[in-house]
Amino acid sequence: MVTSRDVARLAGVSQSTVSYVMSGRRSISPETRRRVESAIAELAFQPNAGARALKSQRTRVIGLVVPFGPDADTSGLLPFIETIAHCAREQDHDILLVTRDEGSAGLTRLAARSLCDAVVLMDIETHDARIPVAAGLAVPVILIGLPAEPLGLPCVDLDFERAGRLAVEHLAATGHDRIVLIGHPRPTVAREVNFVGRFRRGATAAAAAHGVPCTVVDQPERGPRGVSAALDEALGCGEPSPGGRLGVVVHDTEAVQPVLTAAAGRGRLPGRDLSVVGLCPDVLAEGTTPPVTNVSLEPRDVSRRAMRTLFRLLDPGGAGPVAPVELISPRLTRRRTTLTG
Amino acid sequence: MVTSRDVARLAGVSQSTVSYVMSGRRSISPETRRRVESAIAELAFQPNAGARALKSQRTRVIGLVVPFGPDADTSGLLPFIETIAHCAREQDHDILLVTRDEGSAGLTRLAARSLCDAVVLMDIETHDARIPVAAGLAVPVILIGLPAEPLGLPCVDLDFERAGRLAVEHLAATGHDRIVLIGHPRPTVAREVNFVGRFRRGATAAAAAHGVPCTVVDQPERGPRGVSAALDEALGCGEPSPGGRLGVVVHDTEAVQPVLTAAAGRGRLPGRDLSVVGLCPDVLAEGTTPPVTNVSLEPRDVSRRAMRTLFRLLDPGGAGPVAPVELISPRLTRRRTTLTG
DNA sequence: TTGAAAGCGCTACCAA
DNA sequence: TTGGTAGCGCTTTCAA
Repeated sequence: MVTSRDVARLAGVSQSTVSYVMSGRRSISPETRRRVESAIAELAFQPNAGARALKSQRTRVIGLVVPFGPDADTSGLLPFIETIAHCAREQDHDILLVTRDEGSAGLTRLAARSLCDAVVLMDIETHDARIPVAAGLAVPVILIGLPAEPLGLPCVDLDFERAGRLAVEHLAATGHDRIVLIGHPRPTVAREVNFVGRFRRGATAAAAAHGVPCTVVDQPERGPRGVSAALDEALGCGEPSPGGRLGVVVHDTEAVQPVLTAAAGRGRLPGRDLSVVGLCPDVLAEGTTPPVTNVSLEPRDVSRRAMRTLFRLLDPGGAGPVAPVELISPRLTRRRTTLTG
Repeated sequence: MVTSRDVARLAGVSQSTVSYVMSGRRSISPETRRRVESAIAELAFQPNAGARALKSQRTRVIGLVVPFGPDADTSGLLPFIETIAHCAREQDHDILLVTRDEGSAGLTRLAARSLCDAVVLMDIETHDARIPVAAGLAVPVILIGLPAEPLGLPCVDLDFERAGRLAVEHLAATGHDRIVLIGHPRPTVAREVNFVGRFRRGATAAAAAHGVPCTVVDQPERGPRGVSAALDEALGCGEPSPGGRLGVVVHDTEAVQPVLTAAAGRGRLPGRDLSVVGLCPDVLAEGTTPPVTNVSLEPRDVSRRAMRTLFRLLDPGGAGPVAPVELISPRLTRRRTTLTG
């Protein structure tokens, strides 16, 4: 292992000078800087992370708690992780992965062992037992999601009410006179991930405002059978008046393609016989058959905002006030599953 | 922050005794042990990771290089990450995430800064520029994938030749007289991820052995258009003799559902008019419409084996010999897209 | 502009 | 069976 002492020896300076060259925390003569820098390059020196953390009380690591585990909504997770990792590296920080199945213990471990400087907590339930623990940690925590009681922790999330509104307003504007909202499988609803309620609230409020009747249907179980059952209920749910138009809003990202396929299989082609709007990432919507009109989830925007806020909390100087809740606006993109009109 | 000194003070023992109680590296009287343990519990003490790493030269962290970045095959990635994280935690280790877009620099950073004790490198290309760098690191590295020259690094991967063979043999055994293999989009093929060649080799060899004509068709581009084009070519590719049976093997996991949908859209229903076998995880195969006969990718088995080998490498005592290449056997599960026969 | 040295919290050696 | 203590590699204060 190459240490800063080796660099110092090679450059003919003291260890502290090497440290100051790297941190830039005091002025160094050009000649000394040159010698030190070339020694660093020659030895390919990089500072030992443990020693640095021990002395500076900064690990340059961000803990990321991801929703792995039984019946977690894992679809569309990767763009979050990817963006978070990317933002961390931009600030020369790394990502330490902690899985949800560790529960609160994972959080206390991160803080008590000084494994990281800050924590990103994903997949927040409405009444999430980890929130009080997170709020008591010695390191800043940011939530991706919106619990009932954030206990002072900053939250970043998609504006799901707005997403529901967008979907319904699109259908209302294109002349639909009946709207069915297909929701999540029972287990997910039971976990009370709070975006479920927010999306519904936005959708039903918009439907009421536009005077369009709107029904909510959940999937009785996970998987294609659950989707089929929900769709049957949706299609049976009062045919629109003869010549009327039915719009289906699919809240569950994983159910979007199955709904399209199942509807087509029943001879009701999306975009010809009824409309479908899905809540899902653009990349998925482009890939469905047919390409589905979608309200995007904006995982990259949400993640970027979360990381921006996190680094602001970490910044010793800045310490500017941080918004308690940041909601990212979704976008609706019309594709092939909206009836013309 | 609670330190081992605080614990020692509270328990009325020396700091070293606290350390020995935690590590179990020397015998402690029951009474002392009791006092120390209750002090640890009372203060909720956990050892500082940086200090421990500095002294012991062991970080208890595994670096995981994941294939995030442009045109990475990111489908089916989560089970790998999840299993690797799980195995790491079983040994009280953590996972530090590094993305592929850092290239070799990410690897040297991990080692030079002593950020981790070992590295798992995923998504290996046939001629991967990171291999020589990885082979030169001071920490053990394990590859998930099989490069042309592993340079002594242990490799774990699915047995893709066997996977190709399984798919073709299933179709041969069910009386198909024409086989088309739909491959990956051009960009992926160009990157020479080596399982592409291995799968094809296995498939074509098995076809030759069974005397069934077999054609390989690539997707000209990424996305549904690429799939459509490939399928058209596949269907046009010489109709089997009248009354004959066509079997399509889909190598690209992301193309499995699109192929099913596109075939049905052309009036050729998988399982009725032709057979489709996909290379994809079971969970995906169960969810397609119709459920597709699949050769599994066994991400959990592959990951578990990789981690088992890695910890063997890390174990100071064990140091047993490690197999240079471990290939995991895929399984074929017949579902609804195989013609009866 | 630079150097010497203390000390972060832990492990493990040497003594007792 | 236990305690004292050196030192891991770094940052930063105090001196020069």
